[in-house]
Amino acid sequence: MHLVSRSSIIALVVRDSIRILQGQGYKATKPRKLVLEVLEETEKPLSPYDIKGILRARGKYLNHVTIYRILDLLCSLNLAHKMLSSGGFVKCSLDAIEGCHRFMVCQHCGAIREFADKELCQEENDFAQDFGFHTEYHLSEFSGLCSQCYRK
Amino acid sequence: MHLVSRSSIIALVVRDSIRILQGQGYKATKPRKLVLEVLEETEKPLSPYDIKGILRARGKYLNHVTIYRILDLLCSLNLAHKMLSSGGFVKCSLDAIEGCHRFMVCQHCGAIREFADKELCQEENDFAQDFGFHTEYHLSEFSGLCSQCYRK
DNA sequence: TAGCTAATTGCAATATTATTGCATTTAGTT
DNA sequence: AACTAAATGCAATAATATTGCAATTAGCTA
Ligand SMILES: [Mn+2]
Ligand SMILES: [Mn+2]
Ligand SMILES: [Zn+2]
Ligand SMILES: [Zn+2]
Repeated sequence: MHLVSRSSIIALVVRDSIRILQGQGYKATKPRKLVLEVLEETEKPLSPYDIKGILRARGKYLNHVTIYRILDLLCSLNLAHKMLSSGGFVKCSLDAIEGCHRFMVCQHCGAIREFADKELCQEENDFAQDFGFHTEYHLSEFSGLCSQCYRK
Repeated sequence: MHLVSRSSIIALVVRDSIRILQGQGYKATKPRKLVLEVLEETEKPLSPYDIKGILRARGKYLNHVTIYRILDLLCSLNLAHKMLSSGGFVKCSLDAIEGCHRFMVCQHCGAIREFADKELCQEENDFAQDFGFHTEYHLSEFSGLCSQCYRK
């Protein structure tokens, strides 16, 4: 049986990403490799400044602007994605169902529609339960096109 | 048939919220009423600075700190809630399934676990479809307790 | 109704996060 | 090795968020 070290796995996945970047005509730069490495080896979501801090602790210095731009690029190529959302505050009506917070956000006109569905909530709760996770509440955002914008 | 103006409806809902505030020992202050009014009458999610701007346009001036504090209070009483999330960036593996971006975030230890489920995605897509909404992708976050923290 | 007081707000200072234009550097090519 | 478009770093600025404290106010009491 072959044993593969964690670091070599990371190297492999980073290499895949790099290959995709190059395939699209982007350069395989040092900063891009560094960011990819950190993303690959870290378990949880990282902010640009998280990444900056992790690298700094290793004596590698990247400008935060660079990190923002790299992350934007990775997201645009679906190699990474952002967590929701604008971080804005949202109103909710008083009679809101527990766990109901779903938003459909139109990419074109920006319209936001909120809805609730108990069954969907229950399924999601059950699903999380299978992982041993006890859901207190959940929020979700659907990004796409509203009926009006879709027709155009 | 009775016709009720939109403004009187807003007044009613705001009054409900105010009543709940007072029931918990919080004062019914002018700033709180103003923020509630804006939240009630506006269709889409608003950031603290959105609210500040709307009020300013009406000649009402609230300090942004006040708005933050009011929104925090409303959220703590479940009269409002925030959209996700830290706004941070998230890594995603290359083989990620379209529309798979789900995170379970432990309120206690902060652990974040990402998972994917095609069926759940499909159901959500279908659900949105019923509203005429065409989903491009969706992200969601489950907030609760991981198995370890739940046991304690 | 006026005065009292705890709660709330406003202010000022600071911190954090994000964006832009431009000079400098670098990866990939010749 | 030289060239050049692409990418990065830098500096300035903007936007968002938090904290401690002084001033104000809502609700209570006399
Ligand atoms: Mn809701
Ligand atoms: Mn994902
Ligand atoms: Zn639309
Ligand atoms: Zn936990």
